[in-house]
Amino acid sequence: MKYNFQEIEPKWQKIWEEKKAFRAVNDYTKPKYYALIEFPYPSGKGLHVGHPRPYTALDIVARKRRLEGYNVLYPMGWDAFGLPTENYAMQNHIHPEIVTAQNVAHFKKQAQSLGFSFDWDREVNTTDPAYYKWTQWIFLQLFKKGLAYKSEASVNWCTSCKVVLANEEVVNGACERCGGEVVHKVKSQWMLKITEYAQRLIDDLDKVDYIDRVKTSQKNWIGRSTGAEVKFVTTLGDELLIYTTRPDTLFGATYMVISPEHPMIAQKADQIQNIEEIRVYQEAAAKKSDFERAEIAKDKTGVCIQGIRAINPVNQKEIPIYISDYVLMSYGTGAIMAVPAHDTRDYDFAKAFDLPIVEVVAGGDIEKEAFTDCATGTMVNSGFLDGLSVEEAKAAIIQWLEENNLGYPKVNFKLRDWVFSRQRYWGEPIPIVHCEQCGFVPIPESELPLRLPEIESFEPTEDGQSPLSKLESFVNTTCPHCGGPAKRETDTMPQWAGSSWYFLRYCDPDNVSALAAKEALEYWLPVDWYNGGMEHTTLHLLYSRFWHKFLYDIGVVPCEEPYAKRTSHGMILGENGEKMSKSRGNVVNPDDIVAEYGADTMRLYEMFIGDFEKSAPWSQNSLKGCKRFLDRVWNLQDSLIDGEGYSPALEAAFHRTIKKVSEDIEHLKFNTAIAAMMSLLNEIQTQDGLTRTDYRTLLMLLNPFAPHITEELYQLNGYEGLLFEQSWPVYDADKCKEDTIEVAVQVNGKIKSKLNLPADCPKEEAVAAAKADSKVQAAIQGKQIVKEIAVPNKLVNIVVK
RNA sequence: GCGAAGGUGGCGGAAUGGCAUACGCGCUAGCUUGAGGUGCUAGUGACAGCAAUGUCGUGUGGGUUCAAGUCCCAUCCUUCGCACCA
Repeated sequence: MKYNFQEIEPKWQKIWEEKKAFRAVNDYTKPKYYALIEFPYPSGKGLHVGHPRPYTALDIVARKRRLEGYNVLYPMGWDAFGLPTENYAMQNHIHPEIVTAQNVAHFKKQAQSLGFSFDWDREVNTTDPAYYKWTQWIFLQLFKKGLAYKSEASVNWCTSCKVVLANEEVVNGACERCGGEVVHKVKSQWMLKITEYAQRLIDDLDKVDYIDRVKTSQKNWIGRSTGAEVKFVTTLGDELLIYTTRPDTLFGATYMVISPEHPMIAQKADQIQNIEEIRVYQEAAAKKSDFERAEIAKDKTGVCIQGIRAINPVNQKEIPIYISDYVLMSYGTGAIMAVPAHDTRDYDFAKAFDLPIVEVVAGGDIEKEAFTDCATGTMVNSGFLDGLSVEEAKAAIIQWLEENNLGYPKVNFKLRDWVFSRQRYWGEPIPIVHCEQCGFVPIPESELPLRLPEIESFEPTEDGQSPLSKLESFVNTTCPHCGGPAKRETDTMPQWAGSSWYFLRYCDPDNVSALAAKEALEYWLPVDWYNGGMEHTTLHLLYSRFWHKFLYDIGVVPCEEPYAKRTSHGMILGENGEKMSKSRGNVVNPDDIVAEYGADTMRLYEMFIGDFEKSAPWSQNSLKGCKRFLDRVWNLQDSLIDGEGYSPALEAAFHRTIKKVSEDIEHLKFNTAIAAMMSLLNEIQTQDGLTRTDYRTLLMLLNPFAPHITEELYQLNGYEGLLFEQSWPVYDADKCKEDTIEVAVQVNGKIKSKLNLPADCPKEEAVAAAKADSKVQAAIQGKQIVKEIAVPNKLVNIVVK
């Protein structure tokens, strides 16, 4: 009988569904395991071959855990709000809700054809009002705690589409859709105070098991730096506060720079002699796009403020003040002291404007470049700091600043507050009304969900307002506080909102009175293993940790961190090694692979393709190799030997493979786990036959990887019950060893011979056996033995002179 | 510029400091088959050699070690992320 995956795969998918084989049960006395993959955005393009890679990986973990006796939650859902759907809806004059339903149906069918053991009874969809009711509820809690506020913020504005763009839609300074020029525009936006959690988001990384590169990039993104704020005084007698990470170099400050947006300019306009020149520069800086600023990052520009100078508090010297766009208003105080000798940007600026460069840390060559090293170097030209190291000088100057009330230590973060508004239709409405009398007022929780109203056109307005602003029946309402006339907020939430808490909803997806029942959250949380793409490390992963910490603070969730373990997969590239894309013509459709080779081959190949954490190019030939392996496993049933028990010749090999596969699955080494099973099969085929017991073990090991074929073979060969209800095989460490082991013999580190020695042969015997070998004797003849090294079960090395 | 990951056969990739190239693909030869985008067997890092065997070999240059793909120092290149964060 031939391996007919086209019949087998739908057959078992149906059985699993009917038997609710993978349902997570609410029996809170059992040991639990919560495995999570990032729920997809159901785009119109359908599933990409990249999607099944993480899904299969955690499916393997989930299936293994079930066989190990855990109550496993492995859920799936849809992150369905978002721009592509809205754009598609606009172009085709179809409601996004309908598009979403179609896409979800398509994605679900594709995912099911791959045999993932998702608990489909817990499916969630962020666009479902019963779901986004709770997204809005969380927003209201943030608002009530002062963590959501409205503020002016700079947004990307396409001058040709007249629409606000997300950062992702801006490609090289141009609109992704029309290619038009994108400029900054200041608009009033809802913001979330993620910065309030910056320190905890760094500190608590110590409490979780994330792969290092995820922790590192989160830390870099949050960008904590320690330094000091120092009070300078201007010649007008006003205080000008700066932030520096190098207070030790205060004696080397030869000028100051403030951001073009710094408020001092407007406040002191009357005293600035060249105010016109300053204003021209301000306007030019405002017009520059991010792209332009980055392009000309190296060429420093600026204008010296005439009429106001600053006094260096440490030596009372008067120094000039410049405005320059290399100082950002959004970081620190928007003003810096410039120490050209020890900062590369200040150095470039000083060279361009011919400003003095004073060395205060000896150790470099400031004729050539700024000396920025903090680890070496000694303070010079710095009064009472002279002779100290940089670190000592930092401590000494901060103490001095504090004693004289001229400054204090300060921590800053690169992380900015989260711009939470989108002027779009297809997102969660923000549940706030604006009342002339009462200001921003949250709508009562009893009115949630605030549903997205039906509208005619999804186009934003001419001036970039949300399409919802055109619907008067939605906009005009009454103030929940005073009862007077009020207007609803017409912005919607970003796509990141719904995905910041979806893993909580899986715990109790149908709850109508809370985002999830407390007992359910207490049982299932934290997520034991969360796998997702590196591209979500700094946005989604950080946002969801922030929300989770907030929910912890208000007593909604039982733990401080949502995810106990985080891993990340590499991308699957096209056969030519480039990223898969329609324009490159290298896209592989998973449906074609399932149809031609079967889901099991597809799953096996995606796990065998290479190191799970690295990107790897698709190869149709390697895929065929995986199909060949499954064919051989299938054909093996013809050579089964009657009777039970293990075949002695294969016993060690089986125990070793159980160990290897079990351990590799835990460490993301799916590729070597499969290689181990292939090796085992090769070894089996050197024997005359295989016992039924051994075949069963092989099927069990392969089951998480290739669930359909193994379930079929299990049934076909008369084993008891259904495979998914059995137990994961265990190995005996003592039985993993062979009786005799091949040991390499080296002379002076070069292989001369190989010997078969008994396992755990003592050093003396191994060396003696090596010396008795004729090839070794030839190599050491007439030479003096200096050293003898024996590594048990590995090698012997004889060092001669 | 900063940060992260990575450079190993013809290709994808293996290797707690201990036999480099496991496993798979591809290729070569033979067998099987009416046929083959089938199956099986053997071979397959480079160079020299009829052969046994020898020499070289993990981006490059040094170092530590009995022993280095692996550890240390320097350097080059590739990919990705951030981008004037004081």
